[in-house]
Amino acid sequence: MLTLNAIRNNTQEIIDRLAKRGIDRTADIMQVIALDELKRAKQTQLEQNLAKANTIAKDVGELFKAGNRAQADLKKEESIQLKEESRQLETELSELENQLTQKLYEIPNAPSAKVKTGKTPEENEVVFEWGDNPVLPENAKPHWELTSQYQLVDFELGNKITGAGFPVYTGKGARLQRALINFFLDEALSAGYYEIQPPILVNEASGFGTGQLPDKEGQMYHSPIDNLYCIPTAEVPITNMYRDVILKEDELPLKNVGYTPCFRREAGSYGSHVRGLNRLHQFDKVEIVQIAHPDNSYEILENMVDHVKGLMRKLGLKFRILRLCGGDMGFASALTYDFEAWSGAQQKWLEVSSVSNFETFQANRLKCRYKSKDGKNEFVHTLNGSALALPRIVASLLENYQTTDGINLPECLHPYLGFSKI
RNA sequence: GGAGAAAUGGCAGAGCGGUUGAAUGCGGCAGUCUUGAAAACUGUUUUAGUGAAAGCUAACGGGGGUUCGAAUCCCUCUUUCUCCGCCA
Repeated sequence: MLTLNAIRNNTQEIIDRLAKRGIDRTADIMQVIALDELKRAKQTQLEQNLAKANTIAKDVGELFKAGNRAQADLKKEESIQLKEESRQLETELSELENQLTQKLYEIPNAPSAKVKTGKTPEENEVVFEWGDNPVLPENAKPHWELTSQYQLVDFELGNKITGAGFPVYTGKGARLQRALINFFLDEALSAGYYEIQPPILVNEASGFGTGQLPDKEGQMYHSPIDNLYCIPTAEVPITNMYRDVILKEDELPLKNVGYTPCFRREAGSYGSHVRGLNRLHQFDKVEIVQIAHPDNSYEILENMVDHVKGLMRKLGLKFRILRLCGGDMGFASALTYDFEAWSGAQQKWLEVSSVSNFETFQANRLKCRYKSKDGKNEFVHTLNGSALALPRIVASLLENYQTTDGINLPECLHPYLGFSKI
């Protein structure tokens, strides 16, 4: 959520930035400011009351020691009165606090300076493009035909065992998965990331920490018995490692990478764009996460983008980078770059990575801060990106590298695969 | 899953109803001494909210309760340890 400090001190700026999402949030921001003022007034009132009660309690103690029973009893009466009042004030205060956080939860992050105003994906800006169109044989096949022809992915079987969107990878298909994961992890390691293997079920507090809750409640698989959620991305557990943590300034930036399966209910998705590997309920992803100093988080964002570029180049996949417009960005993001790989047979762009700077939006919920040189605690900036998500990479690899007598996989994967051709 | 014990500041560890936000030790920081360092000695050292500041308020695993007053008593949840059971 946005920090109260930013809203209070830079009100107009926040409103203007939010407007880039294509919705006017002035009323919400004003409401936050009003609630905050009410809350602080109420709090002062309560604290004064408590201070009085504390003094009385001390006096009572003194009087008892001195053996002055009658006076002590008188003071007690007074204290009981105050307590009644305090209780009332406390209720009112927590009511105001709830309203305030509720309101803050509803407001998305303020897009940063580079973000263009806009509402739809068509308004995203293409900022980079690389690679040539793959040369494909006549009657090039979409990946869902290739996966069955070469017995790489069995969608029917997954359907039988679990349901739609839970494919079974078999033979070279399974080995390709494993090769990609290891390739991505090793690339991140040599870029200085620290490897993490986190739990893939998280508690409610973690869901709130990175902003999946309450915003995307229905998009996560949930086990009510234990009140745990299946992670939609490794971002959730890895970023939550820093929940309620105060870091040292010179520790920053922290660079972590983790491979996890990811689970998404994708409620409301349907149609041909979910065909094959295009959209799944369970998929594998290697995620890079950085905890950064606010002063250089945007340089770090560029570094992360460069890292992903490097992966795409090594895989030899034609791709482009979009800078998302305000309306197409995720709730928590201040600036997002999407990577799209060209899928030769489907003749369309597939989103394979999303790299974002959340500024202090997550850090505020997480209460993740660093101690600055002058001893003050400041919120960190959090960033993350897919490096990379597997299914659409697999789809593009299969489609773009198909020939009439097999699929020639890119060289960077050969050591990981133990074969070069499917 | 059953039985028992425990949870206090960066760490270790006292306190077990009344100036205890918390003894003591270690660690950290500053200083004295020293050419410098070590040792020794002296001082200092939690966080959040609010306020211009002084100050005030809150926090001893989380939540609730008893009391004029709770780190201290009660309830509850969580976590850790020991023993038993089960089991990758």
